[in-house]
Amino acid sequence: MTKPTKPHEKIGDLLTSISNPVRVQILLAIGTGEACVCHLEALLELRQAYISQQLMLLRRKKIITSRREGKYIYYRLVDPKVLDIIRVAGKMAGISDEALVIQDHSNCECPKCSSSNLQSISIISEKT
Amino acid sequence: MTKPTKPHEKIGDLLTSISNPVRVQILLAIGTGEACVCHLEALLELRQAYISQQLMLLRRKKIITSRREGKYIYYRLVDPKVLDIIRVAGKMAGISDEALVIQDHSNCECPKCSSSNLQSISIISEKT
DNA sequence: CTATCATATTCCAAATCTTGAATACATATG
DNA sequence: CATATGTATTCAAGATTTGGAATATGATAG
Repeated sequence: MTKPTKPHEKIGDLLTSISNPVRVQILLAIGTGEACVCHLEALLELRQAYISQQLMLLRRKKIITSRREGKYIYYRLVDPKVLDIIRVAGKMAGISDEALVIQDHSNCECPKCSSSNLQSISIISEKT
Repeated sequence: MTKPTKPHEKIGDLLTSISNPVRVQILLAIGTGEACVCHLEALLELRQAYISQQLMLLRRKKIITSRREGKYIYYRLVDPKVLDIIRVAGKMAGISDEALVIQDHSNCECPKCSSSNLQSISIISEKT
């Protein structure tokens, strides 16, 4: 795709970048927070290399940015409006907002995810 | 694309249907009203067959519906929320709402467009 | 420095999308 | 019915996207 210049081309280009189902999942998983690749890997149950490819594309299109912290790289949305697009599309497709929440498997070992793992463990121990 | 079932697949599918630049133009041109193929042809300056192809795809995806009136077939949006998606994407791409308005060339000969032609003529004659 | 872990990149074949050309179909008119 | 006009469909070549496999890179621990 050569650099789009006209309004409808720019819009098409942006929507094309979002429209891949895996990228929709990634954007939903990042949400308004941050996510490392290992987290996405655990959450979406896809191979790391493939996820990195999609992240690379989203970064090239300036839809997400990254921040390195030691071994880990955290991704976040440049503009949360992208979630509005997904939500409206979801509504049009008859999908409830709850169905868009990506359930947290928490099989990720990074510091951030580990802390949320501890949380869920504490919730479990409360129940027991 | 085989029938999408999961939420993110349905959303991806819908966004893919919208994301082609010509289809963005068509959806903007239809807007909240109606448009015949001849009108779109005049407006977008694209060949009729090509526009029909895109309309067919949008119809298959239930994004638009059609209504026949004699020789002419008028298309309209099934759900105006599709315009919200385009507008938000436009904002994200730094495009003003005005830039999304598709200028009316009014080279179309169908009854509907002819009446709007008369309108613009009357405006011109007022000025003279 | 070496090993290891998290992530990125390159390469490529298959699948899909795009768009032009030709043609078919439907309706109205005479 | 024949013709003209508005719209739809089919076909196909080229362009792009998809997603797998292999491999590279960058950071940290030992």
